Amino acid sequence: MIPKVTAKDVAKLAGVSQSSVSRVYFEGASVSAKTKKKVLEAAEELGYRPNEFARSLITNRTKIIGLVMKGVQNPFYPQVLKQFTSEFKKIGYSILFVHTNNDEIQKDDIDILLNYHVAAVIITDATLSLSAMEEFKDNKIPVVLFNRKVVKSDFYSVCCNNLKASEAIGEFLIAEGCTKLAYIAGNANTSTSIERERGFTNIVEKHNVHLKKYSSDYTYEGGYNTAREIISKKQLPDGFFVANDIMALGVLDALRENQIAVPNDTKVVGFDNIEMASWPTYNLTTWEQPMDEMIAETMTYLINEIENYTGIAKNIEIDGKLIVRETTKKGVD
Amino acid sequence: MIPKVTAKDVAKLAGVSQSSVSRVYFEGASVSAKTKKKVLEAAEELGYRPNEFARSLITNRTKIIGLVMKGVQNPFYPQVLKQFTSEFKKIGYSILFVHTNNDEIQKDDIDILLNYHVAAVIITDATLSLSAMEEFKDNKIPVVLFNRKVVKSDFYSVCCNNLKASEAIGEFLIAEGCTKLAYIAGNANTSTSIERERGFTNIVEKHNVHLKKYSSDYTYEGGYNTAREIISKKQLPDGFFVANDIMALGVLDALRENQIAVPNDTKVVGFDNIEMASWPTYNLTTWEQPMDEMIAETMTYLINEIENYTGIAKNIEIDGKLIVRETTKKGVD
DNA sequence: CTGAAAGCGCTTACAG
DNA sequence: CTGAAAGCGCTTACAG
Repeated sequence: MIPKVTAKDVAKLAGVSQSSVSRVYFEGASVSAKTKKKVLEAAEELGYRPNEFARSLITNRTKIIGLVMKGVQNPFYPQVLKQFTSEFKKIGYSILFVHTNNDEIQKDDIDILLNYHVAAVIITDATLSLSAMEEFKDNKIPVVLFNRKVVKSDFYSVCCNNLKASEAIGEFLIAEGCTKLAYIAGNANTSTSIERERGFTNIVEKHNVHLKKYSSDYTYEGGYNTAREIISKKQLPDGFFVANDIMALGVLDALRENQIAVPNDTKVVGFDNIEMASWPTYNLTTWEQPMDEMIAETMTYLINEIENYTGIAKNIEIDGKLIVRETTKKGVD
Repeated sequence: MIPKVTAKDVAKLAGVSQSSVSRVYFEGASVSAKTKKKVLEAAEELGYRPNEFARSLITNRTKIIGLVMKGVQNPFYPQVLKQFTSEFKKIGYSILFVHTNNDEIQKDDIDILLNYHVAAVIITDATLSLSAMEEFKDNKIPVVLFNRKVVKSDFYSVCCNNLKASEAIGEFLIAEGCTKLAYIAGNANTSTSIERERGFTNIVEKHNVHLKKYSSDYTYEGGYNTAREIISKKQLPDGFFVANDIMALGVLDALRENQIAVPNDTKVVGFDNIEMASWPTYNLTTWEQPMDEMIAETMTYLINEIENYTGIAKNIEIDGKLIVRETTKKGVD
């Protein structure tokens, strides 16, 4: 085993003090070009690598972002994970991945984040309790809810503007000629499902169009089973707004199984614009979440908070756009 | 902000030495029940939480597992991530997630893992160079290639027995009556694709059945485009073995677009048994990777190595099983 | 079993 | 700009 090399070893070889070695690796410290050169050469020769733990012990800060995620079946979330990891890597941060089974993150997950003194926390597809939020506040750890928001104003959240989006979807389906609509909800306690339902309902009621709502759970099976039930009960609408894409795919499959033609017999709109929505089998009309902007917004906020903690809470909502595909194009009879 | 509480504070309140406090939180240290009780009470009152960094600085070991992953589009991998995270959490380990864009992990990724002194590394959907492996060896960090193997014998890998599996798939398709087969490969440089091709070829040649091979890339689009090309060139076989499920879904969609009936006109077998393979639209016959066993095997090895480093290299291969669905059932003409 | 003390590898005032 | 020194919050021989 190669003996572990420390700043002291480098200092000896470079003929400088250990403090100078430290300064070379500490951003913003003042070192002469000459010293820097000597140190870097010695470090290279010895294979020196500053110890992150000694560093964190003193500065009491890390370059670790805690990312908490529930859903991995919905391809939207792995994509979010990938993007955050790549973007944060560019600025020297790494991702501590935490998986939770609950809608609200639990004590053991919070302990992990606190034990590692993460610089910031991103929670996606889940929320957290007010008391958990307090714990992070006490430790001055900034937190962002990504794609979820909480009514309490103590949380900073970044979402797509779900209300506006679902209103636009309502207008669109009605303009396409739908007169009997259905909304299939995601998990009832999620802000996304609630707001999508509200926006859609607003518009549909305004136009006095018939609407029936069904509850489901944001999974493929949920969408599939709900649609089958609708079909078997002879409640088929002429237009569906399904609260996310993965459920919408289940709906499309159920319709296909029952020889119900889309978009001629009924139309379907999803939400997220996951990659599969564009697959030729599905060709799903959907709302594109502005993921890049949502991620950029999250990062800007977190980086500011890491440098200068304020703990301000705000709900950021970013518009997305409708992607029209084959599940809504007017049929040519 | 709550002032940071250290072992010293707890010691003072409990009326013991700081060493005793430390011993309470250090597994295997000897403390009397009485001291332990006093310490835990004081800790509870103050909200004490041992500092992981100070700890790691001394022990030079962490409870962090580095997990490196390339593909997130293929749902197989997010599933792997989720399972590892849940299982490691049970034994007190956390996951540092590293995303790589390359088939072979690069220096910057390795630096992250080394800087954080991860206890072990799992690399999935990617490999690493021999020199990178040496770096981990020098630091006595155990590494497992998950679902990939490398011909050099210096790497410990855990895979499904791809050779055996693809032989079984060959036998199966021939038994189903196929006489003109096609193999659609994944990325050419991956061990999985190479071995699946070899096993399948072995059997097909043994039976003197016609076989044509196509190269592709383990993506949905890859499968879709390859199948379209096959169709347009009038090379349609009566049986496909597609190197993974996500490509097989693309193949099925291309066939459907061209009104080619499955399984009557041609049969399709995939590999992985991802969730979508069981969706009613696809109903794909496939090989189930024994994910739970693969994960258990990986963890057993790593935990042993963390406790007692040997650096032994071995290729572990675990059988899976064929899942027969609608894309191969004999057609009733 | 327990305490006093050394030390892990760094950062950071403090002088110069 | 640079060095000597203190100290971050722990673990771990060493005595007792």
